[in-house]
Amino acid sequence: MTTTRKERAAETEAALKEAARRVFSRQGYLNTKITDITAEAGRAAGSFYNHFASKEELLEALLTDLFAAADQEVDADPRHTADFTDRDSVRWHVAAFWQFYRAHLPELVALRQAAMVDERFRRRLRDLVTADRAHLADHLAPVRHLPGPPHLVLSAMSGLLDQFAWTWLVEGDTEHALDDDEAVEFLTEFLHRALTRGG
Amino acid sequence: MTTTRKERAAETEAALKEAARRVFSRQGYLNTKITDITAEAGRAAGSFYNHFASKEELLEALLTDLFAAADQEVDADPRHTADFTDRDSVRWHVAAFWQFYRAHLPELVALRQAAMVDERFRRRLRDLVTADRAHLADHLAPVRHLPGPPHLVLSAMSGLLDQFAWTWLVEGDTEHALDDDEAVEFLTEFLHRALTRGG
DNA sequence: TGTACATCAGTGAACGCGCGTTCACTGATGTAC
DNA sequence: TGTACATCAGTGAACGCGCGTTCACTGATGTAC
Repeated sequence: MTTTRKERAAETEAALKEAARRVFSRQGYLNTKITDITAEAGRAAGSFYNHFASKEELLEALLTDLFAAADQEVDADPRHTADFTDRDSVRWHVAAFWQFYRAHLPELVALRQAAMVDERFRRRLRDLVTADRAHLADHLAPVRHLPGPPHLVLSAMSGLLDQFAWTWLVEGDTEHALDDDEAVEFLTEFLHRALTRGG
Repeated sequence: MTTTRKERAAETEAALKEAARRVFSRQGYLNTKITDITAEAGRAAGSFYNHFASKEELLEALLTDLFAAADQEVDADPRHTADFTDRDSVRWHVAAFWQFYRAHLPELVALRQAAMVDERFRRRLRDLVTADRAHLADHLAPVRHLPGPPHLVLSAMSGLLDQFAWTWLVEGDTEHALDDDEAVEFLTEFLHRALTRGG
């Protein structure tokens, strides 16, 4: 079992990324020291700088993967309608959001925290939210009698989804955990009512 | 114009608190150094420790005022009904929330940021949210056909209000500012629909 | 009311801790011949 | 295929910066007589 240098380096870089994800979801991004990550990955502190210039750069690398995944999921659009008067359409989007959030908890935790402190990640987060809203905007067009101006409706929708997911997926203790189906069903009903005035 | 020692000390302490509020709302809590606060207050760095043991203790002091104000506002309840089938009742609560958020932006910014990093403030924030929900819970009881289990409805309501206010009052740039009345009216319509299935 | 000493709020330079970052060193892989 | 040297990923102790915190000092208020 021989390994080339490149392979070895790639393994270490991957190990650092995976370790960072675990540590971020355990203690958050801001509370994580470089040495927490290297220790979790089982490497020496100095090794970190062979792969990343700083904790920020490591997060950037994780976010690149995240944004790629986000784009894919949107394209993976199977057969749902782009019309939120249709309750199933709302449900499909809520479910997609929920799964995405769950799958990428460490990055989303890190991004939210980093955005509190760093202008650069504030922009990154805003871009992510903006992209999400742009996608939803189409689905709103067919809806008559929205509860208010579209930009406010979009803001409320994404705000609700984001904060609700944060509350239950990040802060939520394991004992009072919330079932995925229950969460999706509830959010769907809540949003569908708000959008369509109880159709 | 002579001042006693106590007066002088009280003045400095008040100046530090006011300075902290200004600095927190300008650059956030986590990005604020002790010397940023003392500089803003026009005092020497060492002076800080005559009044507070740390930045955390200063925030605690601000939060004590905040919690007192929160209790007062609830008691100040004028003549609104405790029934969210009544649209005016929803509106009254939304308006109260919005005004509270606006009046205490620096503390709420600081608390949210501190909660990301410090278990103690995580509890503080949870207590504040819990108290708010407990108050709202009564108003939900008369409502037939809620969109889901009460604890989820409460979570969604406070999550939506919190995140929406954060987006527009904290992140919001001054150019795309949102009028208070428009915000309150929109949130009222959105929530009233979600709660009562378009009555 | 006046004098001598004590106490205290405030000052800002200096100290020191925590943690990010560097760097001389090791051992293994790659290259030249 | 074998030998000698070069290069590179990884190591961990040491360095140094930033910032929280301390402390000797100042000038003014309080107290004792």
